[in-house]
Amino acid sequence: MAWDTERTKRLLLDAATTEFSEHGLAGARIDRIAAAAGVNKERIYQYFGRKDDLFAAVLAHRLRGSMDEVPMLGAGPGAVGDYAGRLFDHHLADGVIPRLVFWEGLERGPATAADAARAAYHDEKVERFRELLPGVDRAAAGELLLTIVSLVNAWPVLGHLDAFLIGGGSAGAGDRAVRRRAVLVESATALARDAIAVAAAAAENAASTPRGVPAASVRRVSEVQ
Amino acid sequence: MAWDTERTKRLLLDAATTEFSEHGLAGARIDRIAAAAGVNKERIYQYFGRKDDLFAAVLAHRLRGSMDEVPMLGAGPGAVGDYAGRLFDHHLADGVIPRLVFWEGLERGPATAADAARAAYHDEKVERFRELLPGVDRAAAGELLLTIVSLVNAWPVLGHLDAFLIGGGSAGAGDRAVRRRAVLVESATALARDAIAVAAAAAENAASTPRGVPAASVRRVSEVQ
DNA sequence: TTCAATTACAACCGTTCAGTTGGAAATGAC
DNA sequence: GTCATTTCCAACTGAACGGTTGTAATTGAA
Repeated sequence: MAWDTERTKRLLLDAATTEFSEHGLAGARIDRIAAAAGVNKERIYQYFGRKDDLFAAVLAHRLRGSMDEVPMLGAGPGAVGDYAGRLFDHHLADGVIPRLVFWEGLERGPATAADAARAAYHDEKVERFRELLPGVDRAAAGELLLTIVSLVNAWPVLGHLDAFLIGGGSAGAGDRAVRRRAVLVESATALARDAIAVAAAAAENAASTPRGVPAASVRRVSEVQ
Repeated sequence: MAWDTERTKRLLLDAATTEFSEHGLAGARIDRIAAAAGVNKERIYQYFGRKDDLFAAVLAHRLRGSMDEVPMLGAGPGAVGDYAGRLFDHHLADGVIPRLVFWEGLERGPATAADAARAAYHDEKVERFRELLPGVDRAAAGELLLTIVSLVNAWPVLGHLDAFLIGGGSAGAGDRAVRRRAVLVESATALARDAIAVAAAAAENAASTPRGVPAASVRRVSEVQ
């Protein structure tokens, strides 16, 4: 039979995605990945290089997918909440991204910023946020996006805390997801509105006192409001 | 010289805390822990049992610390924001708890609910939340606490995303922490206020239409507001 | 002083792991 | 068909790992 190297690579990448999602970089077993893919493990080294490289390939592949599949739609601060909700849905359906993101955060050093495509993607999202939120600077928009990303990714990983915090109450997991999605959309929208308000107050403040205004007095606006 | 078994145990627990925080359960090395503590590794098995048990001991010890050191003070929804802020401060100063929490979520199965002391602690916190938030039911209070816990713990772990989202901008890490703390306090307070509003609307709704009200119509209140 | 229990440690053990090798089977260009 | 190249795999390697063991030192109570 003819070789089908693309299929082999795909089988390996899929198996590796599952393995790394479940066990992380240190806990993953090359042999298990090869066995699950039905492929000799030597292929892994030929196609992807070392274990770390395979992990990086899995991460890049999967994140790229989520980047493309969750566009930002609409206008105004409500669009931020809407985006958060759809990101939530996507991660919930996907099942592996949140775990991969946190494995990455925990196991890889802070010097992963070399991924140019990823940086470009995030840049674009932040810029889209800024279009939705008049007057908001890059840092504030980045903070907002980070807050949303943190919440959306943390929840599936911290599912074991549900037993403590929510208890074996009446609501099932599905019902809880609906509830949490609503909370997320709402708070993302609220935070977006607030970011606009803070930016407006800061601009006005800057106009009246041109320079040397301590940052704390600007930030305070968001606390008082 | 006389034995000092308590000191030995403490040295091991401290070294294990650092090791597990950095590398997780699968990535941690027993030999490294023993070496860092300056203690023979056989002592680990004598005092703490297997690797998993040592991890559990580290987790219990450290979480117990954070439980006792961050009390809930004040009254009203502002107290929720205040609590979130102090939890943020504590985790920031501690440095290992967020990582341990996420290692636990990723590496241990969902059946960790056997820890009675921990469940009791969380129960108490949720009840304190309910005292602060009139009318809010257990599930909603639990959700709110989980949101706060998620944000506070996720941020230090996802620090590698800063490079993408915030960029090597003008603000240093310390300045960013101040900013994020303000955002956290503010949003926690806002969510607490909202939880009260939702509960009040639900109660009124229940009074006018005694039974059979679909949960969605109640939830909608928080989205519209 | 005796002695059982505890603490400590170096050396060890069986297993598992990431990564390699040597060679067979298949491919495609000529 | 020839042959260099690529795909594939079973078997291998050397190191590292979690966990144990045999034994010596120390303790405190009898």
